[in-house]
Amino acid sequence: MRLLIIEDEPGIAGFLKDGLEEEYFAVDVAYDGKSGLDMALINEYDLLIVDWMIPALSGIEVCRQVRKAGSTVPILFLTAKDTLEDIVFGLDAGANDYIKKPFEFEELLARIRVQLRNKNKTEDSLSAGSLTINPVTHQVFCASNEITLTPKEFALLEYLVRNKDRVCTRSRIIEHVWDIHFDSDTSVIDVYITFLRRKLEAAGCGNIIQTIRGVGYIVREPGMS
Amino acid sequence: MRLLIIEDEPGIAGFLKDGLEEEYFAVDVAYDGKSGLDMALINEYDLLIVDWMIPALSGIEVCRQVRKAGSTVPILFLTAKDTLEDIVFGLDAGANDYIKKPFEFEELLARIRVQLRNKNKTEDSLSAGSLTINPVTHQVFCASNEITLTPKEFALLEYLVRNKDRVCTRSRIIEHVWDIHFDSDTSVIDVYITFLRRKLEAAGCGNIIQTIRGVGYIVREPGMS
DNA sequence: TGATTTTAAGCATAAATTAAGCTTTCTCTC
DNA sequence: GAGAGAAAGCTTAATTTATGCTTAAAATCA
Repeated sequence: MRLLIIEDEPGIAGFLKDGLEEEYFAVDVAYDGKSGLDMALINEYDLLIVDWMIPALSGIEVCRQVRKAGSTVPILFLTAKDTLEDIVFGLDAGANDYIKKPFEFEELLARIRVQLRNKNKTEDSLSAGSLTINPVTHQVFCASNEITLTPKEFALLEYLVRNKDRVCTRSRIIEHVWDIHFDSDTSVIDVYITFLRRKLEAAGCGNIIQTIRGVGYIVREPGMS
Repeated sequence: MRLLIIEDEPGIAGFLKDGLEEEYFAVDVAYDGKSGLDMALINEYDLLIVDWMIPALSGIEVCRQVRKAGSTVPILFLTAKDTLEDIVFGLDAGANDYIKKPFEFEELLARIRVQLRNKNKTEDSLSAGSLTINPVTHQVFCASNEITLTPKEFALLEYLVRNKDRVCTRSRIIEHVWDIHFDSDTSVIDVYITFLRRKLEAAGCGNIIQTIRGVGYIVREPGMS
């Protein structure tokens, strides 16, 4: 499950990101409405968490634009206001639910689950060929063989499979899996690709991760053009 | 798509260049405002990425000069400042968008895409006759046969097909695909044309690349005059 | 402490480039 | 219009360079 948080206060954004990642969500953060909108339109998220009061473009405007673009992605509003009018206003703009600040993390989680309930049924697990990944239970199978992965290994494989049939560039991998935004000369990715390939090979899923030299890696669904 | 980065910090410039090249942009770098302005005025870029604080000529001044010269190329500012005043100042000078340092590469990419959105007509896949190129998955097909190309081979073929039914001169090819801007007597192009023709022939797409003696090469859409 | 993550180095191989010889095409002369 | 010579392009092999893979050791985390 991939979430986008649009929130300008770094403290809250970080707290949410950490907490949600512990729950095995893949979390991106945008710190203003403008970049948030761009990200929401370009990437496919399963849910947006949008603060009402953000710079560059208000949350409500982000919401309107997203709907205008034809997206039905669930949107959850964070708001300090709690007058009925404001809430109605937000929901009219296309939001699915709201939560008042300050809120309990548990409550947010519950509301997220409600929104994702429908999706969860169909998208409970990710797969590519005989490989199956269950982000909820944190398990990986090659056919019926369970593969034990470390957290980083899991994150990398999940990212690759989530983006299957698309090239994952080194920069994107380093950003999404390692959260590194500037270091360009590290070889961690290579090392983890080796780890993954070794474990996958041992379980019978060899050759699933292909190298695109000079660019990155790709996991292809067999039988796709 | 051809970009110019004007940025004096070699680390950031290198990181940007590498990352953007992975996304299949052709990237030039200038390390100060003066040479950046010269390059921007001499060559045709699809977008400029300009740091605010650079030696020789400030980013804002570069921006003004470019506009003064009548160019409408989209300009994206990198700035460490984020006060409303500075941003307004930059946008007034003719910039199209800005991004605060430190920024996420993904966000930069999103903003670049927004600026190029208009230019990008049908960006998903390119074709000429039975040849199909998918820049996203880095795949090339001749009908249903997949052709495996190296990065340079891919870049060259992409450039030729993107400019199909137009003659691509040797100097333009060497500029766009190899990033060489001075006259040189290299025969790399010939060699790579040979490589491409051999692979295309083997896959059943023979004769797609035609030679225009004394000028360059052309890929023609069959059935076009 | 043991597991996990990261760094660093050497190695292997793929890709890029150069250089040379060969072929084709064009031009000029007779 | 035939032939010589020049120029442009093609092809191949050799060389150089870059990239990715692997391993081991160091650092970090829990």
